[in-house]
Amino acid sequence: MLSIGEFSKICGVSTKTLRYYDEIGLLNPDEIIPENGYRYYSISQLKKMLFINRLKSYHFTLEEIKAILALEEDQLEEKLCSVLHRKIRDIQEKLNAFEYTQQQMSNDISNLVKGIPIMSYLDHIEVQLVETKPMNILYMRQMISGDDYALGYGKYFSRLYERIATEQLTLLGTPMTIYHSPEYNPTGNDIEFAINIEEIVKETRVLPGGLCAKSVVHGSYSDLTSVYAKLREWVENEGYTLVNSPYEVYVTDPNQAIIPEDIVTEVYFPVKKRCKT
Amino acid sequence: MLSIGEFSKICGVSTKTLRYYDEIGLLNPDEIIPENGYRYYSISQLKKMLFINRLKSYHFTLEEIKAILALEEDQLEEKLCSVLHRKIRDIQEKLNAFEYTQQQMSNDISNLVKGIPIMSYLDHIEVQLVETKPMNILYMRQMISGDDYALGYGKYFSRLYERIATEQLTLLGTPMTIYHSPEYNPTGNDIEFAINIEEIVKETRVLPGGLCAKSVVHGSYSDLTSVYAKLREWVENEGYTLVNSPYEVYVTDPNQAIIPEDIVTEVYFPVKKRCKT
DNA sequence: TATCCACCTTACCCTAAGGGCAAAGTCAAT
DNA sequence: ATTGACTTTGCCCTTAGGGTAAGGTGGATA
Repeated sequence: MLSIGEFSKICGVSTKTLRYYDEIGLLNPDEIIPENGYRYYSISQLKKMLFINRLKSYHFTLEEIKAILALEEDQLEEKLCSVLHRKIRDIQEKLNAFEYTQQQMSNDISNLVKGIPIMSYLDHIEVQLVETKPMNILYMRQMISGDDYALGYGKYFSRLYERIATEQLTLLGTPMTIYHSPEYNPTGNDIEFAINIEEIVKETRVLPGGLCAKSVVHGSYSDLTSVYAKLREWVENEGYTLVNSPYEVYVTDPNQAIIPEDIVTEVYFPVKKRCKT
Repeated sequence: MLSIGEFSKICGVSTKTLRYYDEIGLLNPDEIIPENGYRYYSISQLKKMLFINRLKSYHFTLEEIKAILALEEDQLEEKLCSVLHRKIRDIQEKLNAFEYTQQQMSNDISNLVKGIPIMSYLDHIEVQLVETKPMNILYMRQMISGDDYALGYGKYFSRLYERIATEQLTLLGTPMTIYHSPEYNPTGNDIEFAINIEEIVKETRVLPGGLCAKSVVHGSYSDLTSVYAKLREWVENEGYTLVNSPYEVYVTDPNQAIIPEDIVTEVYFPVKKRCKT
């Protein structure tokens, strides 16, 4: 039997960590002397500890590791494979996000050396007041958690397009999303995916027309929040008030765009003039 | 002037966050009414808030963002460029680390489907008792912080090789590192980079010979901690005790190895038989 | 003018994975 | 018996806020 200090030195893990793992039930000592509370580890626990370290290096949380360690011997291999595969995918997503971030930063740098301040694009966002006509839309409304926008968009729009194809409906416009959540909520947003069609069938409704503040965005979606801010600022400044959920129209198919600047998105804020008080 | 709720809606940031930013001095409201403590923001603060969000998306900490915002106008461009470049490098390192992790996981998966348990390599680590001869080594001893091992190795060994070349010293072995820190310390380790040479010059010393527990590792460095654990376990089990700092000898040049399995590293633990008590 | 509801304030506790420190108890060797 | 190394528990700290409660305000309405 090894004292906590000896075991700590052997497996290269601090005693603090070992006590913490004992506390959360991740790795309990083989024996605890009741009279003084001393923890004693057996050498056979070394392998488990090293396995924990390996899973930690794979960015599993301690909770996940605990679940993995609790697996039965006979299903361990299968489950382990699936959980590793999933984690590889998670990491791939992070890789993609990081690469995208790097691109954005490089872009900012090249602007900076040209003397263009990073946030100057804000001054070039133009807002116009337009009158929209009512539209008949085929829709799906869903709560979408903050992270999987991209997935959601592909999924729901492809479903809508599928219905249009199978039911031979008449397409009148490009896809759009309507944001029903009053504010952005990281845990989930109430989003309606819609496409303007001619026929009135099940699950269509009329998107009312009316006065709208509108901005046209050329470029990647990452600047969209700024456009929303600009629009809300404009609405506030010009004495209007939001009367309905904002929506976006994807004029170009993002999958078709080669460079981000080719993507065109219109953002609409249905407004009315605020009564003076 | 906008109340905190209005400003929150316009820039899409929760009021909680705005209060927090006020508290840490990242973004203070333009005005605070003394009698009721209400915070009021001006619309011109929107740009600053959106800039903060952009920097956050670039993985700057709030402390770093605060420092960036405190920069003077005239040096902002230059500093901002350099800090962005550094952050891109940081992210690149994370990317590399993630990719390496993915490889490791894929490797584990392919082992698993072959029916080889992940940690089974532990059972194949062999420990032998050897007698080493004293070596005359040219050394550099440094505190190395946990993360930049790879950098440190390249840097210090190339300096040593440079000295050997310029002073025409006689190389007798491959590079080695001696770990003087009694335990692994994430904040920094006392590491000696050394190369066995013939001549006795300034900054050489004798690495004493003697009894050593030794393991030979074929493969990537990520399994080295396990080898250390195995060696410490062996030392403990066989009734020996560590009498000096462990060291590694890099038999192959890691830059020359095409596949990780080609890398050969020897790990030595100078030991002596423990007196029975 | 009274009321109501939406909005604002501070204050306290919570997150993941431990690190740092202090006070007190324990072990083994001298 | 003493000493120094080791161990225990307990408390506070870290990031970037989220959640909730209790209480104070503001503007619109009856």
